[in-house]
Amino acid sequence: MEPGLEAWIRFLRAHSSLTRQLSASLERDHGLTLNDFDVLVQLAYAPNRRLRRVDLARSVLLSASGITRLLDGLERAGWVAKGTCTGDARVTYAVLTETGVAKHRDVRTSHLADVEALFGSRFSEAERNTLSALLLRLLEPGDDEPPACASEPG
Amino acid sequence: MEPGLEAWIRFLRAHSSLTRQLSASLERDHGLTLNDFDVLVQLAYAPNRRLRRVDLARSVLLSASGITRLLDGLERAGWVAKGTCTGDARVTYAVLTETGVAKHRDVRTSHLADVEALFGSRFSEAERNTLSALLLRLLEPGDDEPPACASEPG
DNA sequence: GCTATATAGTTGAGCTAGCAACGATCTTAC
DNA sequence: GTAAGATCGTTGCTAGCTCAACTATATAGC
Repeated sequence: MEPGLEAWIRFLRAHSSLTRQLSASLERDHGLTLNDFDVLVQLAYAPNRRLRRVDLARSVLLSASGITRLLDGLERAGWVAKGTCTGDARVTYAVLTETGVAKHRDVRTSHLADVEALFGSRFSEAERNTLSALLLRLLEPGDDEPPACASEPG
Repeated sequence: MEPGLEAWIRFLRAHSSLTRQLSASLERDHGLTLNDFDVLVQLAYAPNRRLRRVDLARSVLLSASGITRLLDGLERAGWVAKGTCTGDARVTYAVLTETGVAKHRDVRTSHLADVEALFGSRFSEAERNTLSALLLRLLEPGDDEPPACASEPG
């Protein structure tokens, strides 16, 4: 096979294989997409459990329209609500509701177990750290500015 | 953030970021999807440049219907043709045409350069080998049987 | 030979996501 | 204050993919 592509192709295969399995069980057991859960996690750990939609998009690497439609679903389910930003009428926050917090807590355990089974358990502690560090390199140049208007009180 | 998820989330982010960029330039410059190109590569290196559709699906980790529709496109473009299997009328081969070989050769160079820029250049030789070995672990249990009826002459 | 089961492949319906175009708001320059 | 440009968000359109259902062929048991 193409010499320079070996590692890259394994990367693609690994991603495809793992996300297929993980999103199937996430869908089956909890009715969530991987990205849905990812968004719940981001919000759960954000200050005041709220993020501007544009920051959320950047942090989970979805397009603006992708975030709009993903949040549509989470809002319909009652896990996320819209919040306004005093001082900048353009921005809309995505705010994790109480129900959303509960949902996150509920899904967290089983999803962590799935990730551990399919991903974490394949590596030793040291290997996982190595892998994590190598993966970080792939993200380096794309990271930028902190969110504005993100720390106002709820 | 969730302790056990750190490496996994980086994995997801890295995949999302890289595939977005790579597929955009592949699309723009050559009118191909990442999976399209992946299939061209698989066929280019297969014996007689042909594979059963089901084996192709397994090797690029697409569903059966996904392969059908992907190959529809490649067939319309003239890069792939259908071939029959003497001895098993159920199977249809995907065969790389001469045009398809040329297309693969044409795209190969620029795509390799893109992958090198976004992926390979981030690592030393040793690191890339480490990464490749670690990624292989993630694929281990899913590999199985060799294709039947795969070595008949063209 | 005949039925039951497995395998190869296609098709229809539905979902997720991206791009491009748009409206709304904020910022800067004059 | 007002015009030009940037930023935030939504919507229309389209592409790619999966699942479920289906046809057709192959294999095994009797």
